[in-house]
Amino acid sequence: MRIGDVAQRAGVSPRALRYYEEQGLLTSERTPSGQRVYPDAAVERVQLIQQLFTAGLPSRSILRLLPCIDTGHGSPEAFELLAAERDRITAAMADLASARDALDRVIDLANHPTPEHCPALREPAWAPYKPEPVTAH
Amino acid sequence: MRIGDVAQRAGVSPRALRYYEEQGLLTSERTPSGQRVYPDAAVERVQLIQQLFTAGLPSRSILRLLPCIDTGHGSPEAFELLAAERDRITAAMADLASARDALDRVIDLANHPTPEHCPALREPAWAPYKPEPVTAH
DNA sequence: CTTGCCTTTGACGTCAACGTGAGGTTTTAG
DNA sequence: CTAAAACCTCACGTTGACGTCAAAGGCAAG
Repeated sequence: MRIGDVAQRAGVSPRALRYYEEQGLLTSERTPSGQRVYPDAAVERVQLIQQLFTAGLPSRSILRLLPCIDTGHGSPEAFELLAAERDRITAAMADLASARDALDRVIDLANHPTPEHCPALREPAWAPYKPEPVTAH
Repeated sequence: MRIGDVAQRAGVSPRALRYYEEQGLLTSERTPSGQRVYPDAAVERVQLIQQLFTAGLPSRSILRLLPCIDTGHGSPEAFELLAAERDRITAAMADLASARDALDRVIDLANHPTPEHCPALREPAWAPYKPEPVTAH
C-alpha cells in the first residue's frame, strides 16, 4: 500500500503519516524511487497511534511505549510510563466528568428559573475598589 | 486581593490571570496606580474557567458561555453551544476510555507472557519491499 | 530612604501536531 | 505517449494557553 491508501483507510492525512515516521512512530519500506510502501497492518498501527494521541499522550511517550507494545514486554521504565499514562487518563476522565457536571448545572439553571439554587455559579456583584483596610494596624 | 494572591489560591500563574482578562474572561478593578484588585469570588471564577479549559473548551467558547453562567439564562445560541460542548465532552470521555482500555490490554499483555492472546497489537514483522506483483498484466 | 518583593505593559518564545505551499519526480489512466 | 494524479523533500505557517525576559513603577518594612 502507498501512503494515500493507508491515510484514507486510517482516516488521517498523508502528512500525518510522514509526521509519524519523522517521529519514529511508523516505519516504511521504500520503492527504488523513494515512495513509501506499507503493509496492511500499518492501518491498524496508525489507528492505535491515533487513539493514543487522542488520549493526550505526546509523541515522545508514544515513541517510548510502542516498542513495549510491539514486543509485548517493555523495560521497567516503559512499564512505569505506561501505568502513569493510564493514571493520567483516569484523572483526565474525572476532570471531564466534573466539567460536564458544571455545564449540566448551568443547563439545569437555564431550564428552571430558580437562580438561587446554585449560588456557587452566580457571581456576586463585583465590588468597586476599596483601600483594603490594613489587616494589622 | 492582588493578582498574586488570586493566582496562588486558584493554583494558576499571574500570567494566566492577565491572559484571562485579555480574553475577556475575567474583569478586575484597579488601584489608582493601576494594579489589579480582585474580590474573593474571583478565585472561584478562575477555578471554573480552569475546569472549562481542562475540559478542552477554547477561550472563545468560554467567553460566550460565561455571561450565560453569570446571569443564569443564555441566548439560544449560547444554549446550543452549551449542549454541543457537553456532547463533545461525553465523546472525549469515551475516547479516553477506549485509549485506556488499549493501554490496559498492553499492560495485561506485559504481565502475562502470552503474546498470542492479543494479535491486534502485535506487529507482524515488517515485510521487506516486494515489487507488488502487478495486479493485472 | 533603601531594600526587596510584587506588579505593570509589551513583546517575543514555546510546544504539538500537523497544514500548506514550492518545486520537482513517479505512477497511473486513457 | 501524454496528461493527470499521487508522491517526494524541504521549510515555513498555524493555533492556544500560556512562559519568559525586559524595563519600569508600586508598596510595606526597617
